[in-house]
Amino acid sequence: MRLLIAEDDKLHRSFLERLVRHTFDGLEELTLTSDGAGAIEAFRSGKYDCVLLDLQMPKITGVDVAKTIWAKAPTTKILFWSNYTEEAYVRGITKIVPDAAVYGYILKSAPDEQLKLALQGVFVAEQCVIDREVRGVQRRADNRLSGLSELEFEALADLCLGLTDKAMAARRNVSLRSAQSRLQSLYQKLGLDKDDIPSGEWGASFNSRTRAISLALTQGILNADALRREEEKLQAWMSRSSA
Amino acid sequence: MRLLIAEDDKLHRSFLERLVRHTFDGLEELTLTSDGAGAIEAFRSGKYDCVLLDLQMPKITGVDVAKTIWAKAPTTKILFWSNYTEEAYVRGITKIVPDAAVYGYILKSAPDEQLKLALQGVFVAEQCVIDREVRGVQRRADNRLSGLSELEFEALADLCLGLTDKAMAARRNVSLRSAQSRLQSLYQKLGLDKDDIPSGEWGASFNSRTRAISLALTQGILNADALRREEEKLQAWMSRSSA
DNA sequence: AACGGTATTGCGGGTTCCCGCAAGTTCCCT
DNA sequence: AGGGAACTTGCGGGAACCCGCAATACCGTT
Repeated sequence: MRLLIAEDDKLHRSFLERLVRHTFDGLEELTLTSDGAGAIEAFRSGKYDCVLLDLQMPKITGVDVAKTIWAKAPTTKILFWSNYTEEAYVRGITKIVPDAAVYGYILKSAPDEQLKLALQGVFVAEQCVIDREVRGVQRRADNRLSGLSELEFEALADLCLGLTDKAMAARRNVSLRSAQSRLQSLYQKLGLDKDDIPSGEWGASFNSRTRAISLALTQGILNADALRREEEKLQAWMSRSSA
Repeated sequence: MRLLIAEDDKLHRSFLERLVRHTFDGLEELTLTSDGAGAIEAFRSGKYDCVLLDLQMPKITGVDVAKTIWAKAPTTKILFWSNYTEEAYVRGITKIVPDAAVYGYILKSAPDEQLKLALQGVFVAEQCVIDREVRGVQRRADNRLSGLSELEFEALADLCLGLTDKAMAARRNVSLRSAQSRLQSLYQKLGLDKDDIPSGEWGASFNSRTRAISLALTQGILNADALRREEEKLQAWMSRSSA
């Protein structure tokens, strides 16, 4: 087994190193990196068949790293190790995992024993090991009823970036009315009609547009990181389209 | 010295314990807790004169804990230990620190040596020790030019919660026009006029209202945590005002 | 081939928002 | 007292947004 680890927190990193060395005897290779760029760089050598990734890293996240790795070597076994079950990440992962790939998702809050099991499950037994809580989020994201469709998610992204209806229409190549339609169904999915707060006079006290962002954030559908990434995509599109 | 530590990450917690025990010999008392509620609970005993706090904790943050502690014992020495220099936190702290209090703010990314110095500086020498990066954010927040006034911050909060102009006016007890004025000056401070993106045809492609949220988030003026807290305040206000 | 589900698009009207102009207030500083 | 900065408030218009109604199109199923 040839293992690559990417984790920005130094305490967590050394913890992982100790645990991994203790769990696996026949470790042919073990490299530790502290950011996404370093991980991708290290992976270039082609030495590794197993990767352990922290999701939240500055600049390049674990999801980005996984994407690059799987693009080059789709059978690489990857275990994600993260703080929370942020839907923004989970959604990102299920979208990029190749059919053949083995992967796992475990929370940092899990006891050491579970982490150990996940390590062996994914890297040795080649099983997919998904933490129960994460599994729940995943199911919700797939479910058409409470989850957002791809189109609605795009609309949410554009909305959170602060685009106008017109700009959304231009970006997505649809009519103005369509962009607005997508927003409407987004609002509905987020529960913006029969909104909480049934208390009398404050019925119309929410602005759908901004309230949608608020809800998306508190529900973890989007987070500041994801936003920054979307911002970059937007910038790229804008320079491309004006050229 | 009687020290109380609150830190939710178990690795960081045990690291702190080791470091603290190694730094201070004459430690009369040392307690570790893993969340804000536990810290407040433990502090009730009145045994502690020094506290080491992680800022980001679920439910009750380090800022909340500090507030409660200082309300009861304003001379308690507190050292904040946190991941980032989130303006939302820094702003919160400078607002609640009593005149007489000694406190410090150090980043988790700092080398052990600096943390050790901060521990001794704050708890023994009774100096205020503020990390250089944090200091920068602090200054920016105090600076009228780039920082937000209290009123503008309120407007931002309301905006991010998804309130309409009318609702903001009602909540803050001002006229509709005033609420809008506050928004305008907020937009200006956030740089929503001479916005980035000078690229030709996309001049009016941003919706001020939502773009403001986007900027606030990416600039770290607000984060998901802070938002959740504001949401609670809002709920409280709504039930109070309808009663 | 008929059919429900999903998405796109136009139209039109009511609402909300953005903001320039201008007058008034409060408070602090010299 | 006077000057000034920050804040409030009204008015009014132009732009943006929300959304119901309705026609059309595409797709996989039966």
